[in-house]
Amino acid sequence: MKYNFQKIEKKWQARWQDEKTYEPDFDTAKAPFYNLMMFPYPSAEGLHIGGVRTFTGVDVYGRFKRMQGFNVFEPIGLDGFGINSENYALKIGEHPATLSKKTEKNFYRQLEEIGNGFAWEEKLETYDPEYYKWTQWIFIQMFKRGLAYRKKASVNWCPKCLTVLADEQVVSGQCERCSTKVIKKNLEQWFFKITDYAERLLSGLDVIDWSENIKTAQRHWIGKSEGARIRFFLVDVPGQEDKKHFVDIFTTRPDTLYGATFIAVSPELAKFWMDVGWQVSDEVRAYVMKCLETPTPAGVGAPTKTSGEKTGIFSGISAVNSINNEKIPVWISDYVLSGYGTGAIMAVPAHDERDFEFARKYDLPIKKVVEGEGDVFTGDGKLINSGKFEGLSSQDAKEKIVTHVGGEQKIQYRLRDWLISRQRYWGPPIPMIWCDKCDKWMPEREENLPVRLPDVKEFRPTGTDKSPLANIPEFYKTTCPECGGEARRETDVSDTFLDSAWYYLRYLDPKNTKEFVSPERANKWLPVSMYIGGSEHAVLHLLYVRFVSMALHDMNFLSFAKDSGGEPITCFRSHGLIVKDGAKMSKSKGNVVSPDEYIRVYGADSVRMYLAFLAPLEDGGDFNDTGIRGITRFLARVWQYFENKNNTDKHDAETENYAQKTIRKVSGDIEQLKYNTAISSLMQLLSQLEEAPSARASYALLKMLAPLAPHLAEEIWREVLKNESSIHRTSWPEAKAIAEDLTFTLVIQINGKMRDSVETEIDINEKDAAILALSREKIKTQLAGKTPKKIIFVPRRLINIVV
RNA sequence: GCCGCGGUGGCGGAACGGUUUACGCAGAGGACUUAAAAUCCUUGACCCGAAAGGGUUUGUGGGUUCGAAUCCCACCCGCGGCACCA
Repeated sequence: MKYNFQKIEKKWQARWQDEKTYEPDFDTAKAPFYNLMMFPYPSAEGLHIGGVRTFTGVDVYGRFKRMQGFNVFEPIGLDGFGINSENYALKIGEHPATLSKKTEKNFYRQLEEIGNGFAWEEKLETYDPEYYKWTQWIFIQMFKRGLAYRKKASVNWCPKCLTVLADEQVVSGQCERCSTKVIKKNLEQWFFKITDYAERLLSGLDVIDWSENIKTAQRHWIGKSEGARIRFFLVDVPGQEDKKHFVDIFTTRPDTLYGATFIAVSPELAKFWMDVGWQVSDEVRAYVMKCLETPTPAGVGAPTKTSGEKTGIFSGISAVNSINNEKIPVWISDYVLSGYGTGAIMAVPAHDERDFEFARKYDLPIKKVVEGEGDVFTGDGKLINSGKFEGLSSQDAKEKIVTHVGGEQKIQYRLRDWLISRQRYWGPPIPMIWCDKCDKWMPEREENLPVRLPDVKEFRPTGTDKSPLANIPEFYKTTCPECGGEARRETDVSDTFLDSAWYYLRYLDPKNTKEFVSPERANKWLPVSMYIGGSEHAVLHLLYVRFVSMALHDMNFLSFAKDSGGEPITCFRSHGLIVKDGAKMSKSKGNVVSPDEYIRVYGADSVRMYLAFLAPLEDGGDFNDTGIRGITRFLARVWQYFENKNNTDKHDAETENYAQKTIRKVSGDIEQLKYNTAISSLMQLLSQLEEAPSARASYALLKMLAPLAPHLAEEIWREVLKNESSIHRTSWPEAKAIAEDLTFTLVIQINGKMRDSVETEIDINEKDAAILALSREKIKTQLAGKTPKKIIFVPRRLINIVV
């Protein structure tokens, strides 16, 4: 009988749900294993083939762990809030709320059809008020703890789309959608104080088992620098001659202080000086204003400048380098970042590439103070031209010089605070209230949560600095939680990355109306055992998840993983990216490969296995479907093998031994997410079984196949082999002792090149092997009478004759 | 520019100090069939040779080693991330 996958796959998907095959018992589980995949944001075009590869890849691992005896929890949900979804809604002119209902349905259909062992009863969507109620609650806790605060900040603004853009939507200074030059706008924004956690986020990386590339990216993003803050007193400040002014700079190279030939300050700092009344020339004023208007793309927190031609202008002010009382000019330049350090630097052109470039351009002095090669020497070395510090090494000089000039040792991080507010519609309203009378921001009362996102017609960005919610008095008009007077709600919504920073917690307890998660469940199931997702989230989502968990720990809302300071994820692996024709799949490029047609034609099992067979899960690659028939042939052969009942009654010692080796290999491969080689081993085992059928080996094959082809394996297990309960609840075959091989193939090399091979007994010693090798006809011919100089013998492998 | 990953048959990929190309796809030849599909069997890098056999080959060039795709150095190319962080 032919295997009818269409009917059979549907049947088992329904029965697994009925039988709750993949629902863990949260409270009694003895060996919890939290198998998490990054939940998708439901785009309108549906799941693409790369997503299917990731999700089924994660599922293979989860099913493997379940069969190894773990109580696996593998939840699924949708990250449906956010600008991506909203932009698409805007484009097609449909309301995000109605659109999300459609995409939700389509996504869940697809996610069911791929045959994953999801715990469907715990599914969640971030736009569900029962979910974002707790997103808002977390915001409030952050506020109460002083981790959420307001400050003025530049945001990215697209003048054509009339909206702010997320940092990720600014591509080299232009709007991702319309390529209009993005400008900066100075708005008051909500921030999360992630910088308070810089050190913990950094040191935690040492104890978690995450893909190395992700850890490196995070270390770099946090960017710890050890240096010093040094004060320079200013002279010639126009209009301020009677007062004593100074500028503080941050440097990692205080040892080069003697080489400082000018001070450079950011345009923002210069603007501040102007604002407090320092008089500057018209040219300087014009330069500063021009810099501040120039668009700049942004990082995670406050915006930073991009590279490019450095410009600058002499401010008219000078500074005194207190180590040698030298008077040096203060320049204003766009190469100095305002959001890092103090927004001012001491420039040492002889020992810093950027300062050198600037000094060259404006013809400023270059003074060498460290011995070393080249025009610009950025390494450490022996100090020269440095007064009494002459001759010291850079290392020794650093501390001494800082002390000498009364500077302060300072650790500086690159990390900026997390800008959390968005002037958009499709997100959780930030649950804060401003009261004029009380003159402060207050959180909404927790019993009033959620602050519902109103269902309004006009959801498009307003073109002002405000969210569309600011046009809806029924929304923003409210009463003050403290004085009861008239008050106004915050009309911004929060960043979608806040939704996804805690979803793994809610999965454990999605129907809990009293708490965001019950402490018992959190303690039992966390940290997440295995998390698999894309490396594009290396420094966004994957940093926020850690930060929010640590913050919730500090507020005593969570208490798992105390040893690691509240690291939420033990193990993270990033999957490779599947591209099509060399490009990332996207609707605009028209290269999105949909899984639907493949599943219809070949079935979910074939699609799952084919995608797994392409390459290791952690590798990516270009998608093509030329090889899928190899998998369907294999599955058809498996089906045929088991349909022949005789095969499961027989016994063959050699096959059994072979199966043991396969079990070892496949178990190891799956553990390392190398499903491609696992499948290859299963194919070889099947060939062996077809030659010499054997009962136990047959079962081992079927069980090892179960995570990869769950429907087919279940059909054979229950309908053909007549087992009562699911194969997915059975245990993984155990590798028994392997019968020792009695012989092996001895490879015979001459000068490292293989010339011959011979089957011989496994324990042959060097002497016998040499005699055997030298007696071979081929070898005699090759040697042509030459005598071996040396013999290298590797037991059970080869013999190398050196002449 | 910096960081990370990678470069192996016509293709996806194995091997990660010891027989390069496991497994699969595509190709070629054959069997079955009236025919096709499906299935099964054989074959499978390049060059020289009728054959036996020999030589070459893991991006390029060096090095270490009895032996290198694998380790080291330099370079070239591709992909991803970060980009004036003082």
